Amino acid sequence: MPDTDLPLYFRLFNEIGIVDQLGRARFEKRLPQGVTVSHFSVLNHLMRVEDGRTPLELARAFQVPKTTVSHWLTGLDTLGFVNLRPNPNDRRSKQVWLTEAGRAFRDKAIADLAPDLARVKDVMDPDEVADLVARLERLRIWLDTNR
Amino acid sequence: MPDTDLPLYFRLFNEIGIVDQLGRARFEKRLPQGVTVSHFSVLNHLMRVEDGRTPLELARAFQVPKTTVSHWLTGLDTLGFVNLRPNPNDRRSKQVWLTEAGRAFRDKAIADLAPDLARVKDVMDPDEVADLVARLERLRIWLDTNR
DNA sequence: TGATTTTGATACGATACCGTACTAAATAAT
DNA sequence: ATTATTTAGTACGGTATCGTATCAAAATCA
Repeated sequence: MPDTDLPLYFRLFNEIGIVDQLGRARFEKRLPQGVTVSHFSVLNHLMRVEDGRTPLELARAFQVPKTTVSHWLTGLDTLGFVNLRPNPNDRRSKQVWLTEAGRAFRDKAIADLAPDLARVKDVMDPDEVADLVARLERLRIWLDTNR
Repeated sequence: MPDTDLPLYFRLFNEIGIVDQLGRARFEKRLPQGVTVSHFSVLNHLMRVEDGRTPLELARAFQVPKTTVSHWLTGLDTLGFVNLRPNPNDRRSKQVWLTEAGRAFRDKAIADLAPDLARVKDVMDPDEVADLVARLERLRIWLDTNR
């Protein structure tokens, strides 16, 4: 790889970092006090993939240490958005189930945030976003696989 | 398994978040103990843009609270990578200057990280990365402006 | 079978980051 | 010129995340 390309790959992660920074801040500001973007992401994941996941599965999915997931789940439990039940298949383990309140919160959060998020259309139309998402997904999968 | 369930614009920030997560973890793992990705980014910025920047300029560039920059700079100062000197133009302010050790560290870090970073080429060639960077930059500027 | 290793989860402590409140200096207003 | 407002930086406290150590339950093995 030519030297001239190198800074480019650094810049890629640099830009991603700043966009994430801005996106998270924007998001968090519009979520109710005490609910983090991580909380929202977990609820989202549980609805998308399906609930009953174990903490460890979540840690793998989000690529964070399992202690972090523990912290998320105690928060979500306190908020009344999930229930932690013993895992019938493995008595060391647990399963995370969404409550009605959790599902409702997630749906409302999406509804509340969507209008603001849709403003991104001003700078990038859906086709382009779809393309961007596809490329990022490819990159994500590679990073995940080749660790 | 694209999350067709999740609105497109949510998926965008979701993917960006995960890629950032993976990228940061990957970087951090290869940096010496006590040096964070943030530290590296600041050194990088100071060499790219040029040193003598004020803390507030850095906060704006990275879109983080100024208290966070304060924290970064005390760390970098302790590491001996920057010097904080009074700003001759404004006695409330400071200027951040790179030390020789700071420059050397940054250069070595880049040299050390480059081979791994180059592997990303397996999944995305420079042209595509350049395109991706341009789009993310456009998105970043919009997010920054329309807050 | 009993002993050893591995695995899922948490307790605990460290730290990175953020928000609020404060000080000092610059700028604006009167 | 005096006062009021804004601005640059930091101290301090809170919290999200992470690493290490620990415990209990599998899984492996001898």
